[in-house]
Amino acid sequence: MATELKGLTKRSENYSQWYNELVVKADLAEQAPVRGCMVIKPYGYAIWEKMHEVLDRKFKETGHQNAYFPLLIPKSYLSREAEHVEGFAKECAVVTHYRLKNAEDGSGVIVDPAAKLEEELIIRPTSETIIWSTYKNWIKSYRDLPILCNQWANVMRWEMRPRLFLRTAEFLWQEGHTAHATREEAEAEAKKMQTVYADFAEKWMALPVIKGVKSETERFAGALDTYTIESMTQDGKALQCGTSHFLGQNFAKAFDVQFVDKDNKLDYVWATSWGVSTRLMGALIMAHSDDNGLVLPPKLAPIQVVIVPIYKSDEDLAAINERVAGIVENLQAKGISVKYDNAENKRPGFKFADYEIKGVPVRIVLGMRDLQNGTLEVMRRDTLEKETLPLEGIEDRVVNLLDEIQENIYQKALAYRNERMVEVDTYDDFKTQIENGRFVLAHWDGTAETEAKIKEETKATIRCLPLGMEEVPGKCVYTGKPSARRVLFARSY
RNA sequence: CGGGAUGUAGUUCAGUCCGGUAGAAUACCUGGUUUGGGACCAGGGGGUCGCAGGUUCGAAUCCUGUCAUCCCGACCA
Repeated sequence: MATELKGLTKRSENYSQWYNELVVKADLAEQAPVRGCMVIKPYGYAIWEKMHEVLDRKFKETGHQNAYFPLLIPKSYLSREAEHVEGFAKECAVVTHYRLKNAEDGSGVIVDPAAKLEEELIIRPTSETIIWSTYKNWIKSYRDLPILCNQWANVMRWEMRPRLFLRTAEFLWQEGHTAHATREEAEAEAKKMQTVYADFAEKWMALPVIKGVKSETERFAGALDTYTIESMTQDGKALQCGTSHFLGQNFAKAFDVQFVDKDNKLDYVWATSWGVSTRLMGALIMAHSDDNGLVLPPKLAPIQVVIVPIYKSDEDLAAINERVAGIVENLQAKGISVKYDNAENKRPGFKFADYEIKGVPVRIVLGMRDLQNGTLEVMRRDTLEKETLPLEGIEDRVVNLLDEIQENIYQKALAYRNERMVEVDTYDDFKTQIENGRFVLAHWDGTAETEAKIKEETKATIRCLPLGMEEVPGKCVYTGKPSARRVLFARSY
């Protein structure tokens, strides 16, 4: 079925609805017939695939290998690490039976009560437990370390309020799980992966992120430290785009993973885990899109250049086809992904709107006028500017233009975020700024109580203690007690 | 699980207050004319009005129950 295009609701009405509409109209995904799940459509999946490919390369460059662990986890595994079970138990899907049968009254299929599992199985909400019970068998000596594994998988969390890409019940992600002989090495690994994620976000997604450390209340269940990258959406909310956890020896102790070190002493191994998910798609959509639809960074766009012919007769089309064939070939030779859309059942205006809503970075239009003049019309999606250029040397111009667009949307998103990030010293000011959708840098006395009160009163949470920021002492914006440094507050998705 | 709203054609929705043969736009199909920013004309197909009861001569409309979805919270990659 052809895409239905009626233009997007203007963002001012309701950002959430606007976002949903955009995801559906840009043909990225749709709601699945299962609560909280989504169908990722081919166009959306192509973007994820590209992200997958780039990240996977980065992981391998940093010495990691891929592996795969089971979807189902025995219930007892989850209860071994106390904080972990606390963090995940309330949102797990549970497998209780292994067989169906036909109902005796012919009303359809029912769960066979005779096929009840002795121990229920949990559909993984994350794989720390199953992986650590496996690592126990792999690790005996310091010579077995480090173990640097990643897995690409789906996980399931029975979220109360799902949103396309941002929080679905089932989502795709990668989770790295590493085991190390020393604390220092594990901490370095966790920090390194945070940097890998930040680099990917900024260079590939054109998404500015703030690197930081989570406060105790916000960190991953079972971790000693959680390193995060946080981005800003256009409605001023924070989105946690990736996390890297230093797990200390918690999981090693829970799963009894010990090794013999160089001095022949037994010790528990040190661990990290880190992941990014299809939520990155949500971050991408929310960071760059406008009321004409999606704006994709050229480096991740499944179609980087679309060419639309304009013609009246079959002869005209044949002539244009011939001219375009050469252009397509030359662009492809430069590694650019090109689509020539000469479908006859859609008019040019329809195609223009369609590729705009899908965020294709560059559009080339070629008609009889251009054929005669040796020109073509080039439009860039980020600014919607059109220019007529000579055919000669167009390939180099397009290559440069793609780079310009990549850089421009990054700078635009960066400026947008920086304008909306403010330092605040009074609680009144704090409340006003949070209400206006700002990222607020404020002093905090370091207590969970203050954090909880601020959250209750303003819905703002501590997104992170930003890294690489000068740590100037001050007074807590809420209690006036001494504070070592400013931390980042915002409302979040 | 709390607060609000909505279930009618593939989709978006009107009709519900005030009961009387099921509507529009769009999408889809056929034919023709079009094609430099979401084409036009003519014709056509498509809905047991979420589900189950009840009231009534008669229910999309009123009543009761139920299920589902969406938005706002709590939860979260």
